[in-house]
Amino acid sequence: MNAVAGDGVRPDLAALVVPLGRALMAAEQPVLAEHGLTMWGYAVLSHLDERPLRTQTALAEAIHADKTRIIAVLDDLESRGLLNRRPDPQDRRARLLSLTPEGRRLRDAVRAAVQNGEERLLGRLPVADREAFLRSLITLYEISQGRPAR
Amino acid sequence: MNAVAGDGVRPDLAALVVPLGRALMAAEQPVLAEHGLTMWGYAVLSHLDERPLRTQTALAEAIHADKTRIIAVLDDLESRGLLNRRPDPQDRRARLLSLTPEGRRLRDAVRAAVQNGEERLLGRLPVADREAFLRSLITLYEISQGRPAR
DNA sequence: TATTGTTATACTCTATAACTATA
DNA sequence: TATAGTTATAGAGTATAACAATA
Repeated sequence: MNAVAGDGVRPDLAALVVPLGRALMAAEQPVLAEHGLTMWGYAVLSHLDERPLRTQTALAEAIHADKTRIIAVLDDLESRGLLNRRPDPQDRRARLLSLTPEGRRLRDAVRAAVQNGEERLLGRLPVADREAFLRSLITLYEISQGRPAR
Repeated sequence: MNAVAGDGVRPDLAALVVPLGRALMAAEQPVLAEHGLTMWGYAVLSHLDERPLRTQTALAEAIHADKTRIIAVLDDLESRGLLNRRPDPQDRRARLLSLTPEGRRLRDAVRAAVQNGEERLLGRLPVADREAFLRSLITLYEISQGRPAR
């Protein structure tokens, strides 16, 4: 038996959450690759929601990336017509970021495929636990990101 | 509001789990540093349970590390008298790994401190959700590591 | 002078390949 | 010849520092 099975000592949360996260990311990879997206590219598309963002720095912070890291990602997505990056007329240092219709379509398709895979995993939880798990996960996520739980 | 708050689209599991894992690890750091442990050092101590392991390669696999990655870690822990690493008399290529009493003490102390912090976080969940969350997390972890759920 | 975006550089972490010793 | 452990090297990913444009 391994330490997780339960010999009185519960495993560290981090020792459960981190490997689970790695596995989820690994499961995403083939789906992303099919659509020619890297993880960072998908993160950008996912975060660039309906309304545009005003600076690249803000976007970088939102997805926990360095501002220099996402530049090549934005270059790629822009060149593929998935997002627009135009100088803000109000402040021409900043770049207004927004998804193109194709970008939105791709994001939705990939998200659906990713979540479809995740649903299969979640489906193995007892229905009773499942909702509580998702709710708790969201709560802990919010707290961990410094946002107060409701 | 952000995408997590709930505008009909649930966030990807990975987008919740991975950042949560990062935050949990970050929260562990100060505790580990206090005891002069790196994350890998703690992973080794945590996994080296009561009974010894027969090879370093097995240990490396168990903690999802490359066999070459843990060598410096083992060197350090051994030099500090926290673990024993002696050639297996049966097959002198292999190294039998076991914790010393001090190693076990340190592991227990650090684990207690780490889990104490985690309990504070878990304490912010409704009691009703909390057990379901832990149970689900362990189940999903096991599945993600290729072990069949019960 | 401060800020946005960018480029070039350096650094950290990790895996690969090559070596020693045992079998 | 195959395997366990080790060392040295190369590679990927990341952040830091320096720069150009704009305010």
